[in-house]
Amino acid sequence: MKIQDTLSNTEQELDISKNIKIYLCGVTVYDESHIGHARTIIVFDVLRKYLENKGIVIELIQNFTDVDDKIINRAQTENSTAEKISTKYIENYFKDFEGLNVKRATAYPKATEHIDDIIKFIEKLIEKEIAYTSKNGVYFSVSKFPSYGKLSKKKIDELQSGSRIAVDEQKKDPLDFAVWKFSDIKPIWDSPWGKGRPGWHIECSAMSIKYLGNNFDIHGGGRDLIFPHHENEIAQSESCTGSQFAKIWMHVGMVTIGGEKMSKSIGNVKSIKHVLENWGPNIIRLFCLSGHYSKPIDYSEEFLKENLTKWRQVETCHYELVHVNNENSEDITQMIKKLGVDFDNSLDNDFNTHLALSAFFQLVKETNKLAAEEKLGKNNADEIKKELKRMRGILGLVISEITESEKGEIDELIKNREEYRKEKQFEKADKIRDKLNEMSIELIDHKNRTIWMKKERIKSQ
RNA sequence: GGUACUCUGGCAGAACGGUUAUGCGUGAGCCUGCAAAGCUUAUACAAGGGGGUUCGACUCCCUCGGGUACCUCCA
Repeated sequence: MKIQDTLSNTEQELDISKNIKIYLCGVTVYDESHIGHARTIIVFDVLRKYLENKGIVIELIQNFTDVDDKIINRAQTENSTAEKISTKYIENYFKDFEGLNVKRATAYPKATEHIDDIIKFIEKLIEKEIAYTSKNGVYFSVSKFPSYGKLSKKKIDELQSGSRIAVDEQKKDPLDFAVWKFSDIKPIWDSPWGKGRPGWHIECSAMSIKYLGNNFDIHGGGRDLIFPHHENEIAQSESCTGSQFAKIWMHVGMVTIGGEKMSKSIGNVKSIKHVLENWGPNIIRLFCLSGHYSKPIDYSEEFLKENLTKWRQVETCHYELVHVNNENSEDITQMIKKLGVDFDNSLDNDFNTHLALSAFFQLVKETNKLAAEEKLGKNNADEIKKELKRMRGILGLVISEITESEKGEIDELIKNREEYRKEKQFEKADKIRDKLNEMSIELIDHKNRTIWMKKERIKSQ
Protein backbone atom coordinates (compact mmCIF):
# COMPACT_ATOMS: atom_id res chain seq x y z
CA MET A 1 0.00 0.00 0.00
CA LYS A 2 1.24 3.43 -0.93
CA ILE A 3 0.49 6.60 0.96
CA GLN A 4 1.46 10.15 0.10
CA ASP A 5 3.88 11.40 2.73
CA THR A 6 3.85 15.11 3.48
CA LEU A 7 7.44 15.13 4.68
CA SER A 8 9.10 13.62 1.62
CA ASN A 9 6.32 14.83 -0.65
CA THR A 10 6.34 11.43 -2.34
CA GLU A 11 4.35 8.25 -2.09
CA GLN A 12 5.79 5.91 0.48
CA GLU A 13 5.25 2.19 0.67
CA LEU A 14 3.57 1.17 3.88
CA ASP A 15 5.22 -1.94 5.27
CA ILE A 16 2.33 -4.30 5.92
CA SER A 17 4.46 -7.31 6.78
CA LYS A 18 4.08 -6.55 10.47
CA ASN A 19 1.82 -4.67 12.87
CA ILE A 20 1.14 -1.09 11.94
CA LYS A 21 1.38 1.72 14.40
CA ILE A 22 -0.59 4.86 13.83
CA TYR A 23 -0.76 8.04 15.85
CA LEU A 24 -3.61 10.37 15.11
CA CYS A 25 -3.85 13.86 16.56
CA GLY A 26 -7.23 14.04 18.17
CA VAL A 27 -9.19 17.01 19.40
CA THR A 28 -8.85 19.63 22.07
CA VAL A 29 -11.81 18.97 24.29
CA TYR A 30 -13.29 22.38 24.97
CA ASP A 31 -16.33 22.26 22.69
CA GLU A 32 -18.47 20.00 20.52
CA SER A 33 -16.74 18.19 17.68
CA HIS A 34 -17.68 19.20 14.18
CA ILE A 35 -17.77 17.64 10.73
CA GLY A 36 -14.18 18.65 10.07
CA HIS A 37 -13.07 16.54 13.01
CA ALA A 38 -15.37 13.79 11.81
CA ARG A 39 -13.75 13.67 8.41
CA THR A 40 -10.23 13.19 9.68
CA ILE A 41 -11.27 10.57 12.16
CA ILE A 42 -13.48 8.72 9.69
CA VAL A 43 -10.64 8.62 7.16
CA PHE A 44 -8.39 6.98 9.71
CA ASP A 45 -11.20 4.72 10.87
CA VAL A 46 -11.60 3.39 7.34
CA LEU A 47 -7.84 3.09 6.91
CA ARG A 48 -7.57 0.96 10.03
CA LYS A 49 -10.59 -1.13 9.10
CA TYR A 50 -9.14 -1.73 5.66
CA LEU A 51 -5.80 -2.84 7.04
CA GLU A 52 -7.50 -5.00 9.63
CA ASN A 53 -9.48 -6.60 6.84
CA LYS A 54 -6.15 -7.66 5.37
CA GLY A 55 -5.38 -9.32 8.67
CA ILE A 56 -2.94 -6.72 9.88
CA VAL A 57 -2.86 -5.83 13.54
CA ILE A 58 -3.27 -2.10 14.03
CA GLU A 59 -2.30 0.00 16.97
CA LEU A 60 -4.15 3.26 16.66
CA ILE A 61 -3.42 5.88 19.28
CA GLN A 62 -5.46 9.03 19.38
CA ASN A 63 -4.88 11.69 21.98
CA PHE A 64 -7.16 14.08 23.76
CA THR A 65 -5.67 17.48 24.46
CA ASP A 66 -7.24 18.11 27.82
CA VAL A 67 -5.04 20.91 29.06
CA ASP A 68 -4.94 24.04 27.00
CA ASP A 69 -5.71 27.76 27.14
CA LYS A 70 -9.04 27.26 25.45
CA ILE A 71 -10.20 24.76 28.02
CA ILE A 72 -9.07 27.00 30.84
CA ASN A 73 -10.80 30.01 29.31
CA ARG A 74 -13.97 28.06 28.86
CA ALA A 75 -13.82 26.88 32.44
CA GLN A 76 -13.51 30.47 33.61
CA THR A 77 -16.39 31.81 31.54
CA GLU A 78 -18.60 28.91 32.58
CA ASN A 79 -17.53 29.17 36.19
CA SER A 80 -16.40 25.56 36.02
CA THR A 81 -13.11 23.72 36.15
CA ALA A 82 -10.89 22.64 33.30
CA GLU A 83 -11.33 19.06 34.37
CA LYS A 84 -15.11 19.27 34.24
CA ILE A 85 -15.00 20.89 30.81
CA SER A 86 -12.68 18.32 29.32
CA THR A 87 -14.55 15.40 30.88
CA LYS A 88 -17.79 16.73 29.49
CA TYR A 89 -16.46 17.07 25.98
CA ILE A 90 -14.66 13.75 26.02
CA GLU A 91 -17.97 12.10 26.85
CA ASN A 92 -19.52 14.16 24.11
CA TYR A 93 -16.79 13.04 21.72
CA PHE A 94 -17.44 9.36 22.34
CA LYS A 95 -21.15 9.85 21.89
CA ASP A 96 -20.60 11.55 18.54
CA PHE A 97 -18.16 9.01 17.20
CA GLU A 98 -20.12 6.03 18.39
CA GLY A 99 -22.99 7.55 16.46
CA LEU A 100 -20.74 7.72 13.42
CA ASN A 101 -19.82 4.03 13.74
CA VAL A 102 -16.18 4.80 14.41
CA LYS A 103 -14.34 1.94 16.01
CA ARG A 104 -12.55 2.84 19.20
CA ALA A 105 -8.85 3.46 18.98
CA THR A 106 -6.43 1.21 20.83
CA ALA A 107 -6.00 3.95 23.40
CA TYR A 108 -6.97 7.57 23.96
CA PRO A 109 -4.17 9.00 26.05
CA LYS A 110 -4.77 12.33 27.71
CA ALA A 111 -2.14 14.96 28.27
CA THR A 112 -3.06 15.37 31.94
CA GLU A 113 -2.42 11.69 32.56
CA HIS A 114 1.07 11.84 31.10
CA ILE A 115 2.61 14.78 32.88
CA ASP A 116 5.44 12.62 34.21
CA ASP A 117 6.28 11.41 30.72
CA ILE A 118 6.19 14.95 29.45
CA ILE A 119 8.47 16.19 32.21
CA LYS A 120 10.96 13.41 31.52
CA PHE A 121 10.84 14.30 27.87
CA ILE A 122 11.59 17.93 28.61
CA GLU A 123 14.39 16.97 30.97
CA LYS A 124 16.08 15.15 28.14
CA LEU A 125 15.78 18.16 25.91
CA ILE A 126 17.28 20.38 28.60
CA GLU A 127 20.07 17.87 29.18
CA LYS A 128 20.90 18.07 25.52
CA GLU A 129 20.71 21.86 25.74
CA ILE A 130 18.00 21.97 23.15
CA ALA A 131 15.48 23.45 25.53
CA TYR A 132 16.09 26.26 28.00
CA THR A 133 14.31 27.84 30.91
CA SER A 134 13.19 31.44 30.86
CA LYS A 135 10.95 33.63 32.95
CA ASN A 136 7.72 32.39 31.36
CA GLY A 137 8.51 28.75 30.85
CA VAL A 138 10.69 26.23 29.16
CA TYR A 139 11.29 26.78 25.48
CA PHE A 140 12.45 24.63 22.63
CA SER A 141 15.34 26.22 20.83
CA VAL A 142 14.53 26.01 17.16
CA SER A 143 18.05 26.94 16.11
CA LYS A 144 19.28 23.69 17.69
CA PHE A 145 17.29 21.68 15.19
CA PRO A 146 18.79 22.51 11.80
CA SER A 147 16.14 20.77 9.73
CA TYR A 148 13.33 22.75 11.34
CA GLY A 149 10.77 23.53 8.65
CA LYS A 150 11.27 20.32 6.68
CA LEU A 151 7.68 19.17 7.05
CA SER A 152 5.95 22.44 6.27
CA LYS A 153 8.62 23.40 3.73
CA LYS A 154 9.31 26.63 5.51
CA LYS A 155 12.63 28.32 5.72
CA ILE A 156 13.62 29.48 9.15
CA ASP A 157 14.80 32.92 8.08
CA GLU A 158 11.64 33.52 6.08
CA LEU A 159 9.54 32.56 9.04
CA GLN A 160 11.30 35.12 11.12
CA SER A 161 11.09 38.01 8.71
CA GLY A 162 7.50 37.43 7.67
CA SER A 163 6.28 36.59 11.09
CA ARG A 164 3.37 38.25 12.79
CA ILE A 165 4.36 36.71 16.06
CA ALA A 166 4.23 38.87 19.12
CA VAL A 167 7.80 38.74 20.25
CA ASP A 168 8.22 37.37 23.70
CA GLU A 169 11.15 39.11 25.32
CA GLN A 170 11.94 36.01 27.28
CA LYS A 171 12.52 33.89 24.22
CA LYS A 172 15.98 33.68 22.77
CA ASP A 173 14.49 33.47 19.34
CA PRO A 174 10.97 34.41 18.24
CA LEU A 175 10.54 30.99 16.66
CA ASP A 176 11.15 29.12 19.89
CA PHE A 177 8.04 27.56 21.30
CA ALA A 178 6.99 26.61 24.80
CA VAL A 179 7.25 23.05 26.01
CA TRP A 180 6.32 24.05 29.55
CA LYS A 181 4.39 27.16 30.55
CA PHE A 182 4.68 28.55 34.05
CA SER A 183 1.32 29.29 35.57
CA ASP A 184 -0.54 29.67 38.85
CA ILE A 185 -3.95 28.98 37.38
CA LYS A 186 -5.18 25.42 37.72
CA PRO A 187 -4.68 22.91 36.33
CA ILE A 188 -1.00 23.06 37.16
CA TRP A 189 1.67 20.56 38.09
CA ASP A 190 5.02 20.73 39.80
CA SER A 191 8.03 20.44 37.61
CA PRO A 192 11.78 20.74 38.16
CA TRP A 193 11.50 24.23 36.68
CA GLY A 194 8.42 25.48 38.44
CA LYS A 195 4.66 25.10 38.62
CA GLY A 196 2.85 25.11 35.32
CA ARG A 197 1.50 23.04 32.49
CA PRO A 198 2.82 21.50 29.30
CA GLY A 199 2.81 23.24 25.94
CA TRP A 200 0.56 21.90 23.24
CA HIS A 201 3.06 20.15 20.99
CA ILE A 202 5.03 18.29 23.61
CA GLU A 203 2.16 16.02 24.65
CA CYS A 204 1.94 14.40 21.23
CA SER A 205 5.68 13.81 21.11
CA ALA A 206 5.76 12.29 24.55
CA MET A 207 2.66 10.17 24.18
CA SER A 208 3.25 8.92 20.66
CA ILE A 209 6.75 7.76 21.57
CA LYS A 210 5.54 6.24 24.80
CA TYR A 211 2.82 4.21 23.12
CA LEU A 212 4.36 3.49 19.73
CA GLY A 213 8.12 3.85 20.11
CA ASN A 214 10.60 6.25 18.56
CA ASN A 215 9.80 5.32 15.02
CA PHE A 216 6.27 4.37 14.06
CA ASP A 217 4.46 3.97 10.74
CA ILE A 218 1.96 6.75 10.29
CA HIS A 219 1.36 10.05 11.99
CA GLY A 220 -1.88 11.67 10.95
CA GLY A 221 -4.08 14.66 11.43
CA GLY A 222 -5.73 17.52 9.64
CA ARG A 223 -3.76 19.56 7.12
CA ASP A 224 -3.95 22.56 9.39
CA LEU A 225 -1.74 20.81 11.89
CA ILE A 226 1.27 20.65 9.60
CA PHE A 227 2.53 23.92 10.94
CA PRO A 228 3.34 24.48 13.67
CA HIS A 229 2.05 21.45 15.50
CA HIS A 230 3.59 18.61 13.53
CA GLU A 231 6.67 20.59 12.62
CA ASN A 232 7.31 21.11 16.31
CA GLU A 233 6.58 17.51 17.14
CA ILE A 234 9.26 16.43 14.71
CA ALA A 235 11.74 18.91 16.14
CA GLN A 236 11.14 17.78 19.71
CA SER A 237 10.95 14.09 19.04
CA GLU A 238 13.94 13.77 16.76
CA SER A 239 16.00 16.00 19.03
CA CYS A 240 15.10 13.83 21.98
CA THR A 241 15.53 10.38 20.45
CA GLY A 242 18.13 11.14 17.85
CA SER A 243 16.25 9.02 15.37
CA GLN A 244 13.62 9.47 12.71
CA PHE A 245 10.13 10.11 14.10
CA ALA A 246 7.09 8.98 12.06
CA LYS A 247 7.76 7.23 8.76
CA ILE A 248 4.74 8.60 6.95
CA TRP A 249 2.91 11.86 7.57
CA MET A 250 -0.64 11.58 6.35
CA HIS A 251 -2.71 14.75 6.29
CA VAL A 252 -6.42 15.03 5.72
CA GLY A 253 -7.90 17.99 3.84
CA MET A 254 -10.24 20.47 5.39
CA VAL A 255 -14.01 20.43 5.27
CA THR A 256 -15.12 23.72 3.79
CA ILE A 257 -18.43 25.53 3.50
CA GLY A 258 -18.83 27.64 0.42
CA GLY A 259 -15.13 27.12 -0.21
CA GLU A 260 -14.12 28.43 3.18
CA LYS A 261 -12.59 26.37 5.90
CA MET A 262 -14.94 25.21 8.62
CA SER A 263 -13.66 26.69 11.83
CA LYS A 264 -14.83 28.17 15.06
CA SER A 265 -13.27 31.52 14.37
CA ILE A 266 -15.21 31.93 11.13
CA GLY A 267 -18.32 30.61 12.84
CA ASN A 268 -19.41 28.25 10.07
CA VAL A 269 -19.15 25.10 12.11
CA LYS A 270 -21.56 22.20 11.73
CA SER A 271 -21.48 20.03 14.81
CA ILE A 272 -21.46 16.28 14.46
CA LYS A 273 -24.42 16.06 16.78
CA HIS A 274 -26.47 18.35 14.58
CA VAL A 275 -25.58 16.70 11.27
CA LEU A 276 -25.96 13.24 12.75
CA GLU A 277 -29.46 14.04 13.88
CA ASN A 278 -30.43 15.19 10.42
CA TRP A 279 -28.56 12.77 8.20
CA GLY A 280 -27.40 9.77 10.21
CA PRO A 281 -23.99 8.11 10.16
CA ASN A 282 -24.01 6.43 6.76
CA ILE A 283 -24.60 9.55 4.74
CA ILE A 284 -21.98 11.46 6.69
CA ARG A 285 -19.47 8.69 6.11
CA LEU A 286 -20.23 8.56 2.40
CA PHE A 287 -19.83 12.31 2.30
CA CYS A 288 -16.49 12.23 4.11
CA LEU A 289 -15.16 9.48 1.84
CA SER A 290 -16.45 10.89 -1.41
CA GLY A 291 -13.32 12.85 -2.24
CA HIS A 292 -9.63 12.11 -1.93
CA TYR A 293 -8.67 12.44 1.70
CA SER A 294 -5.90 14.93 1.03
CA LYS A 295 -8.16 17.41 -0.73
CA PRO A 296 -10.72 19.75 0.73
CA ILE A 297 -14.35 18.74 0.58
CA ASP A 298 -17.21 21.19 0.52
CA TYR A 299 -20.09 20.73 2.91
CA SER A 300 -23.55 21.39 1.56
CA GLU A 301 -27.05 20.07 2.07
CA GLU A 302 -27.26 19.25 -1.63
CA PHE A 303 -24.19 17.10 -1.41
CA LEU A 304 -25.54 15.25 1.60
CA LYS A 305 -28.78 14.74 -0.28
CA GLU A 306 -26.87 13.21 -3.17
CA ASN A 307 -25.32 10.78 -0.75
CA LEU A 308 -28.75 10.00 0.62
CA THR A 309 -29.81 8.88 -2.85
CA LYS A 310 -26.77 6.67 -3.02
CA TRP A 311 -27.45 5.26 0.40
CA ARG A 312 -30.99 4.30 -0.60
CA GLN A 313 -29.52 2.31 -3.46
CA VAL A 314 -27.35 0.42 -1.03
CA GLU A 315 -30.34 -0.33 1.16
CA THR A 316 -32.38 -1.50 -1.80
CA CYS A 317 -29.56 -3.71 -2.90
CA HIS A 318 -29.21 -5.22 0.55
CA TYR A 319 -32.87 -6.11 0.75
CA GLU A 320 -32.97 -7.47 -2.77
CA LEU A 321 -30.32 -9.87 -1.57
CA VAL A 322 -32.22 -10.69 1.58
CA HIS A 323 -35.42 -11.49 -0.28
CA VAL A 324 -33.96 -13.36 -3.18
CA ASN A 325 -35.90 -16.52 -3.99
CA ASN A 326 -34.65 -17.47 -7.41
CA GLU A 327 -32.91 -20.83 -7.63
CA ASN A 328 -31.13 -20.19 -10.91
CA SER A 329 -27.84 -18.44 -10.68
CA GLU A 330 -25.76 -16.59 -13.19
CA ASP A 331 -22.03 -16.95 -13.19
CA ILE A 332 -20.95 -13.71 -11.58
CA THR A 333 -17.95 -14.86 -9.60
CA GLN A 334 -15.52 -13.08 -11.87
CA MET A 335 -17.46 -9.83 -11.76
CA ILE A 336 -17.54 -9.82 -7.98
CA LYS A 337 -13.90 -10.71 -7.77
CA LYS A 338 -12.94 -7.93 -10.17
CA LEU A 339 -14.85 -5.29 -8.25
CA GLY A 340 -13.36 -6.53 -5.00
CA VAL A 341 -9.90 -6.19 -6.48
CA ASP A 342 -10.74 -2.74 -7.86
CA PHE A 343 -11.88 -1.72 -4.42
CA ASP A 344 -8.66 -2.88 -2.78
CA ASN A 345 -6.41 -1.51 -5.48
CA SER A 346 -8.01 1.89 -5.13
CA LEU A 347 -7.29 1.96 -1.43
CA ASP A 348 -3.79 0.60 -1.94
CA ASN A 349 -3.09 3.52 -4.22
CA ASP A 350 -2.87 6.36 -1.73
CA PHE A 351 -6.12 5.43 -0.09
CA ASN A 352 -8.41 6.57 -2.86
CA THR A 353 -11.74 6.14 -1.14
CA HIS A 354 -13.62 7.82 -3.95
CA LEU A 355 -12.54 5.16 -6.41
CA ALA A 356 -13.19 2.44 -3.87
CA LEU A 357 -16.70 3.77 -3.49
CA SER A 358 -17.05 3.61 -7.27
CA ALA A 359 -16.30 -0.11 -7.17
CA PHE A 360 -18.68 -0.53 -4.27
CA PHE A 361 -21.51 1.22 -6.09
CA GLN A 362 -20.83 -0.74 -9.22
CA LEU A 363 -21.42 -3.91 -7.27
CA VAL A 364 -24.61 -2.43 -5.87
CA LYS A 365 -25.72 -1.50 -9.34
CA GLU A 366 -24.90 -4.90 -10.83
CA THR A 367 -26.89 -6.53 -8.06
CA ASN A 368 -29.89 -4.29 -8.57
CA LYS A 369 -29.69 -4.97 -12.27
CA LEU A 370 -29.74 -8.73 -11.80
CA ALA A 371 -32.64 -8.35 -9.41
CA ALA A 372 -34.58 -6.19 -11.85
CA GLU A 373 -34.09 -8.80 -14.54
CA GLU A 374 -35.12 -11.57 -12.14
CA LYS A 375 -31.75 -13.15 -12.72
CA LEU A 376 -30.50 -13.00 -9.18
CA GLY A 377 -30.15 -16.48 -7.72
CA LYS A 378 -29.61 -17.61 -4.17
CA ASN A 379 -26.04 -18.63 -4.81
CA ASN A 380 -25.36 -15.27 -6.44
CA ALA A 381 -26.86 -13.52 -3.48
CA ASP A 382 -24.63 -15.35 -1.05
CA GLU A 383 -21.55 -14.46 -3.04
CA ILE A 384 -22.50 -10.82 -3.40
CA LYS A 385 -23.58 -10.50 0.21
CA LYS A 386 -20.22 -11.69 1.38
CA GLU A 387 -18.31 -9.15 -0.69
CA LEU A 388 -20.70 -6.29 0.04
CA LYS A 389 -20.50 -7.03 3.71
CA ARG A 390 -16.73 -6.86 3.55
CA MET A 391 -16.82 -3.53 1.74
CA ARG A 392 -19.46 -2.10 4.03
CA GLY A 393 -17.44 -3.24 7.01
CA ILE A 394 -14.41 -1.35 5.77
CA LEU A 395 -16.43 1.73 4.91
CA GLY A 396 -18.28 1.52 8.20
CA LEU A 397 -21.72 1.59 6.63
CA VAL A 398 -24.45 -0.03 8.68
CA ILE A 399 -27.81 -1.22 7.35
CA SER A 400 -30.88 -0.87 9.54
CA GLU A 401 -31.94 -4.36 10.48
CA ILE A 402 -35.21 -5.61 11.79
CA THR A 403 -36.35 -7.99 14.53
CA GLU A 404 -38.00 -11.33 13.88
CA SER A 405 -41.28 -10.24 15.42
CA GLU A 406 -41.38 -7.14 13.25
CA LYS A 407 -40.70 -9.38 10.30
CA GLY A 408 -43.78 -11.47 11.04
CA GLU A 409 -45.91 -8.38 11.31
CA ILE A 410 -44.62 -7.02 8.04
CA ASP A 411 -45.22 -10.25 6.18
CA GLU A 412 -48.75 -10.33 7.52
CA LEU A 413 -49.45 -6.78 6.38
CA ILE A 414 -48.03 -7.46 2.94
CA LYS A 415 -50.23 -10.50 2.62
CA ASN A 416 -53.30 -8.45 3.47
CA ARG A 417 -52.28 -5.84 0.99
CA GLU A 418 -51.95 -8.47 -1.72
CA GLU A 419 -55.50 -9.58 -1.05
CA TYR A 420 -56.80 -6.06 -1.39
CA ARG A 421 -54.82 -5.56 -4.56
CA LYS A 422 -56.22 -8.69 -6.09
CA GLU A 423 -59.69 -7.47 -5.26
CA LYS A 424 -58.73 -4.09 -6.68
CA GLN A 425 -59.46 -2.38 -3.38
CA PHE A 426 -56.53 -0.06 -3.89
CA GLU A 427 -57.43 2.47 -1.24
CA LYS A 428 -57.22 -0.16 1.45
CA ALA A 429 -54.05 -1.53 -0.04
CA ASP A 430 -52.46 1.89 -0.06
CA LYS A 431 -53.41 2.42 3.54
CA ILE A 432 -51.40 -0.61 4.47
CA ARG A 433 -48.51 0.70 2.46
CA ASP A 434 -48.74 4.01 4.33
CA LYS A 435 -48.78 2.19 7.62
CA LEU A 436 -45.63 0.31 6.70
CA ASN A 437 -44.02 3.53 5.59
CA GLU A 438 -44.55 4.88 9.05
CA MET A 439 -42.54 1.94 10.32
CA SER A 440 -39.79 2.93 7.83
CA ILE A 441 -40.68 -0.05 5.74
CA GLU A 442 -40.82 0.51 2.05
CA LEU A 443 -42.42 -1.92 -0.35
CA ILE A 444 -40.95 -2.81 -3.69
CA ASP A 445 -43.43 -4.38 -6.09
CA HIS A 446 -41.78 -6.76 -8.47
CA LYS A 447 -43.55 -8.56 -11.28
CA ASN A 448 -45.09 -11.28 -9.19
CA ARG A 449 -43.91 -10.62 -5.69
CA THR A 450 -43.55 -7.80 -3.24
CA ILE A 451 -40.49 -7.35 -1.10
CA TRP A 452 -39.86 -4.91 1.70
CA MET A 453 -36.89 -2.96 2.89
CA LYS A 454 -36.17 -1.14 6.08
CA LYS A 455 -35.02 2.38 5.40
CA GLU A 456 -32.84 4.31 7.74
CA ARG A 457 -34.83 7.24 9.05
CA ILE A 458 -33.37 10.44 7.71
CA LYS A 459 -34.81 13.51 9.32
CA SER A 460 -33.78 15.83 6.53
CA GLN A 461 -35.53 13.89 3.85
C1' G B 1 4.76 38.72 0.69
C1' G B 2 6.45 33.34 1.47
C1' U B 3 5.11 28.07 1.18
C1' A B 4 1.93 24.19 -0.24
C1' C B 5 -2.29 22.55 -2.68
C1' U B 6 -5.88 23.32 -6.45
C1' C B 7 -8.53 24.83 -11.35
C1' U B 8 -12.06 18.59 -15.50
C1' G B 9 -18.97 18.31 -18.54
C1' G B 10 -25.32 21.60 -14.91
C1' C B 11 -23.07 19.73 -10.04
C1' A B 12 -19.74 16.28 -7.35
C1' G B 13 -15.46 13.92 -8.52
C1' A B 14 -11.48 9.91 -10.92
C1' A B 15 -7.84 8.00 -14.19
C1' C B 16 0.08 9.59 -12.19
C1' G B 17 1.27 9.73 -21.90
C1' G B 18 -2.66 6.36 -25.70
C1' U B 19 -9.05 2.81 -23.32
C1' U B 20 -15.37 8.70 -24.45
C1' A B 21 -14.44 6.57 -15.50
C1' U B 22 -18.21 6.85 -11.89
C1' G B 23 -22.10 9.14 -9.23
C1' C B 24 -25.93 12.96 -8.80
C1' G B 25 -29.05 15.82 -11.90
C1' U B 26 -31.89 16.08 -16.48
C1' G B 27 -34.76 13.72 -20.96
C1' A B 28 -37.11 9.24 -22.85
C1' G B 29 -38.62 4.29 -21.90
C1' C B 30 -39.52 -0.53 -18.99
C1' C B 31 -41.97 -2.29 -14.61
C1' U B 32 -46.63 -0.88 -11.64
C1' G B 33 -53.71 -0.33 -10.35
C1' C B 34 -51.00 4.05 -8.83
C1' A B 35 -46.66 5.29 -6.41
C1' A B 36 -41.86 4.49 -4.62
C1' A B 37 -37.60 1.99 -5.58
C1' G B 38 -35.08 -0.35 -9.31
C1' C B 39 -33.63 -1.22 -14.35
C1' U B 40 -32.66 0.36 -19.69
C1' U B 41 -31.16 4.28 -22.66
C1' A B 42 -29.82 9.19 -23.93
C1' U B 43 -27.31 13.61 -22.35
C1' A B 44 -22.08 16.95 -22.03
C1' C B 45 -17.53 22.40 -26.87
C1' A B 46 -15.07 18.55 -20.57
C1' A B 47 -10.20 19.99 -19.34
C1' G B 48 -8.50 28.19 -16.14
C1' G B 49 -5.69 31.12 -20.49
C1' G B 50 -1.32 30.83 -23.62
C1' G B 51 3.03 28.34 -25.18
C1' G B 52 6.23 23.88 -25.43
C1' U B 53 8.02 18.46 -25.32
C1' U B 54 5.73 14.09 -27.94
C1' C B 55 3.45 10.07 -33.23
C1' G B 56 -0.01 11.16 -29.09
C1' A B 57 -1.14 15.17 -22.94
C1' C B 58 -6.25 15.83 -18.32
C1' U B 59 -1.66 13.52 -17.27
C1' C B 60 5.27 16.10 -18.29
C1' C B 61 7.77 21.30 -18.80
C1' C B 62 7.36 26.82 -19.06
C1' U B 63 4.39 31.06 -18.42
C1' C B 64 0.16 34.04 -17.08
C1' G B 65 -4.36 34.07 -14.27
C1' G B 66 -8.19 32.48 -10.50
C1' G B 67 -9.18 29.86 -5.81
C1' U B 68 -8.04 27.62 -0.99
C1' A B 69 -5.00 26.49 3.13
C1' C B 70 -0.86 27.48 6.34
C1' C B 71 2.77 31.32 8.08
C1' U B 72 2.34 29.86 16.41
C1' C B 73 -6.06 29.17 17.92
C1' C B 74 -7.18 25.21 14.54
C1' A B 75 -9.00 18.14 12.49
